[in-house]
Amino acid sequence: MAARTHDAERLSTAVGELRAQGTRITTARVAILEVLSASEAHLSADDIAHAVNALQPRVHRATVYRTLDSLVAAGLVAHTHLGHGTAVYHLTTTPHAHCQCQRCETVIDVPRSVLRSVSSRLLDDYGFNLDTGHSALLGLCKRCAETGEPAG
Amino acid sequence: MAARTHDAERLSTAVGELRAQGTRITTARVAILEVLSASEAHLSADDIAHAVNALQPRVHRATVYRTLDSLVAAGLVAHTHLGHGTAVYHLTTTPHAHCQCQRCETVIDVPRSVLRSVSSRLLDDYGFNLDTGHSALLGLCKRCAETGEPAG
DNA sequence: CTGCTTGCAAATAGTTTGCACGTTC
DNA sequence: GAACGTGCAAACTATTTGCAAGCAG
Repeated sequence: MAARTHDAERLSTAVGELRAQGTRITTARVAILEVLSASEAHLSADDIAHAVNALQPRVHRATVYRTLDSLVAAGLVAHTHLGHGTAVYHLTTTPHAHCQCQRCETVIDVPRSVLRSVSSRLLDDYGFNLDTGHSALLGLCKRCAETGEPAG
Repeated sequence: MAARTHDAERLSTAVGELRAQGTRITTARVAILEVLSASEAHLSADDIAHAVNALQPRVHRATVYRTLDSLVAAGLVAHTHLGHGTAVYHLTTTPHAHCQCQRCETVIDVPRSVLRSVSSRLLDDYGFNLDTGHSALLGLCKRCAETGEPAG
């Protein structure tokens, strides 16, 4: 299965990167990277903890939090703050920005180029270096905007 | 003092708006609006609770949370999600977008027009209605970008 | 064998809720 | 006086930390 192969590649690339950085290769880390490699979705720490427990029941939630932090520090994982405040995580292999609907909470990925104009404007006018896609842009998705009342 | 006068105006406008909506005018609500009127800063629920307690010691934190929610629902107050996840509140009298430095956590206000191009692009390409300024744009402020290492 | 990592449990921070009472209209 | 809003305490969620044991290198 092509998707499987791709996931496996992402996984081994990530593990190789860990090794290159001199970080120890542990059960917990591999399981977390496995989960992240297998998903294109945006997973919260808790989602990841659950998925990891399906693979490795002994891995504790606290470890998931600590490991995600270190993977972010290592540059392998990116975290994005959604509206609700909880962060979601994904591998850094495909950088992108996020829009989240305030009503249905769906997240859509958009290319970072969408933010290029704001980015340069903020830099020119305020000296502010935008970290594209570190926080989600909030609003209403197409369906919710058409269907309904303003978001809460 | 001019600033005082302006604050008082903002306060009475807000209270009048509450009255117009048929909401009861209570000690807690007035105190919260007073705090918000007197500050141009971005206050977290906890900041507000502290400031309110200086005016009205009997007002409970839980009431602050509930009241802020209802003021947001009433359209008098806007809340913005900063990077850390905590929301900050301000009166809706001066709508604007926010940029936050990930290193020093400073928030700078920018006019919503800065986001106009992204906004229309998102609408055209994805049907997404951007709620400008509901979430802060994260990055590095001028000083931190010049001074230092990449943000953590 | 050495010390980085982990599992666990308990602490912490931030926010929400149930309920009886007080206050506003 | 009736309903809305509040104070309080306790529940809850998400995350962090101290420490002893475990495992990778």
